[in-house]
Amino acid sequence: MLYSKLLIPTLKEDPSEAEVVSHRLMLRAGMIRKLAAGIYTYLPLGLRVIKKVSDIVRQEMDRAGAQEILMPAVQPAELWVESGRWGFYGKELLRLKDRHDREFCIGPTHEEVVTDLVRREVKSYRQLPINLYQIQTKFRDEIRPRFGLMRGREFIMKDAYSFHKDEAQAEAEYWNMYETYKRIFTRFGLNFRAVEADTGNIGGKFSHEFHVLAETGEDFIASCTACEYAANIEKAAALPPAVAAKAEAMPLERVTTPGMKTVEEVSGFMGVTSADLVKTLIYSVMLDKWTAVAVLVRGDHELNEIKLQRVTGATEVVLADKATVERVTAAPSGFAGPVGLSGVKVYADHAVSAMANFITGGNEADLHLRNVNTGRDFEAPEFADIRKVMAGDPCPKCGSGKVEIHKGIEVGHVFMLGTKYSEALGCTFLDEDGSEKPMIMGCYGIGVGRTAAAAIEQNNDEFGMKWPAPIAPFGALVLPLNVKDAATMETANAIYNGLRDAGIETLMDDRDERAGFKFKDADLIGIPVRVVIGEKNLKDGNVEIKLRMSGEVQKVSKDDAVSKVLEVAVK
RNA sequence: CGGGGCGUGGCGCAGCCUGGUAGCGCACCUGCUUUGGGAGCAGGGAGUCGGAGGUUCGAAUCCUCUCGCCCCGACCA
Repeated sequence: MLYSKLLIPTLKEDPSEAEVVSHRLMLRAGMIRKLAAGIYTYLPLGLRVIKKVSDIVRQEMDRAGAQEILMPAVQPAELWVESGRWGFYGKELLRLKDRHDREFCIGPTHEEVVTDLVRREVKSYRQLPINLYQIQTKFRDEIRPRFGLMRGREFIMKDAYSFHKDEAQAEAEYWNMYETYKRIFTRFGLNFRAVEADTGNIGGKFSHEFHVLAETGEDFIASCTACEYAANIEKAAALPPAVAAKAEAMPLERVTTPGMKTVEEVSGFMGVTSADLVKTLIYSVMLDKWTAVAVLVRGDHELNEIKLQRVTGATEVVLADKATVERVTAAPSGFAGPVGLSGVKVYADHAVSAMANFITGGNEADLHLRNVNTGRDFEAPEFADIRKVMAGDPCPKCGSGKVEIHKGIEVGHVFMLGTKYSEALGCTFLDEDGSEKPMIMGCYGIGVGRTAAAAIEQNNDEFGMKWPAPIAPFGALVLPLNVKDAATMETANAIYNGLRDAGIETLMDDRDERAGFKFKDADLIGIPVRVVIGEKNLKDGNVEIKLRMSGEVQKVSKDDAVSKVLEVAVK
């Protein structure tokens, strides 16, 4: 295609609204434009990337045996009432009424619709299994949309839903999708990890997330240096410490610590490390009603709220407010400790069980206690794994490797739904023995727009984007420096046509602009292969080929240019 | 939703405190020069100063309300 005919409104300056690099570069490269908060138009270059991503997803889903459908964006409230989510989903669900005052929502996900479809059309085990997917625009009224396509309100997503007659089949399909996702992300040309994830509110046996590794990622991923283990930090288990002989208990001491509330202040004051302290956190957890609990964690460790939630069986956990802390500990916040605490259940991380003669708050203003010992000074709490893993911890799976922490962007998620929706919506089938059973469901999502954004987060430099070839908007860019020079254009056209004939999607920068101007745009847009045709090189019959990703430049004969590009480019 | 900030030609901003001619850079149009890393000169077009109300002889500027957007915290592909 000709650059001069395409709408590619690049910006020299950074738009003030963009914070993260992918958002900034997509705006600057003229790939997207914002219509409203979290709602974007895809311009030609942006759409091309979206299509590349979707095409790969589509090919691999089809290959894996899934079938593509397209469901409505607007969904009737009745289905959501039936599944129980109309009242549950909250403000994130964009609701609207039609002219007859009937309630609808704009679909943030399609479990209800697909389950409704399948319950109507599939009645026999003979019709199972089935896996239906779509690539579609969804809407979630995010609390705070940000980062462009990374967290929009309207976004393009591939969502798939599988239906099975039994657990074994469903599980097999889960792993089929897992492998399919690995193929998909590999084909994208992105550095990614499949990680074990918390199943969250949805429940179920397994859940894996697929993360594109990038420094700007919002999620933390724990992985092992030795084995295959990788998990979202929300989920990653921390092994209990090896039981070592404990030091002899020393006499309890009261230490005045005026105004010292943080672990750093107290450990610094006492001349010890933060690992010699035990933090006492007061949490409010939602059981039948909001209840205060105390949580003990080694001073250098961090509490994992998801684990706490699981251990306490609460539906919600939140750090207690000042008033609650003062009521529970009878002291200003910052001086909580397990000694003398009463009326609240106490949980402690496994690491605390291995400690002796540690330091805690004294439940009194400006007081800490030294040489505290579990069992002697306070009743043994319930020990559990409630801390976040840290880099350097032993791997919870193999035990021999060490945990390392990476940042990732969640671009895909697979999980077993079980019978939650099939039971709620009566999606049943008749089994071989004539009995009626709910189908076992799985669901599998990939954020298409987010994948494009994540690709940029992972591959960029100060000049612009560096697209991995499989999802680049074009395979190659032909850049004649002087479009008024007949010889230049003759060569440029020959190469352009040659590449097109060879099946490479090629962009020709035919604009009558200065060289520097065109180079800047080329770097910004980040097309993987650039062929520059300039008068100087052309005198020797040469053109220049430059790879955006590596920066590698080579001079080749103009007659070899097409075949050379074919060597380095991926169609 | 809580906290912070911003709305001024297409983009990035100044002007506001201390009311009085709407300004700068980029982009755009015309001409000449220039032509391997976002050119130079000259000329030109383009702004309900987010919106509504108020104070005032006079409001981008002060006051009230309102809408939109961005950033920081609790949710998620």
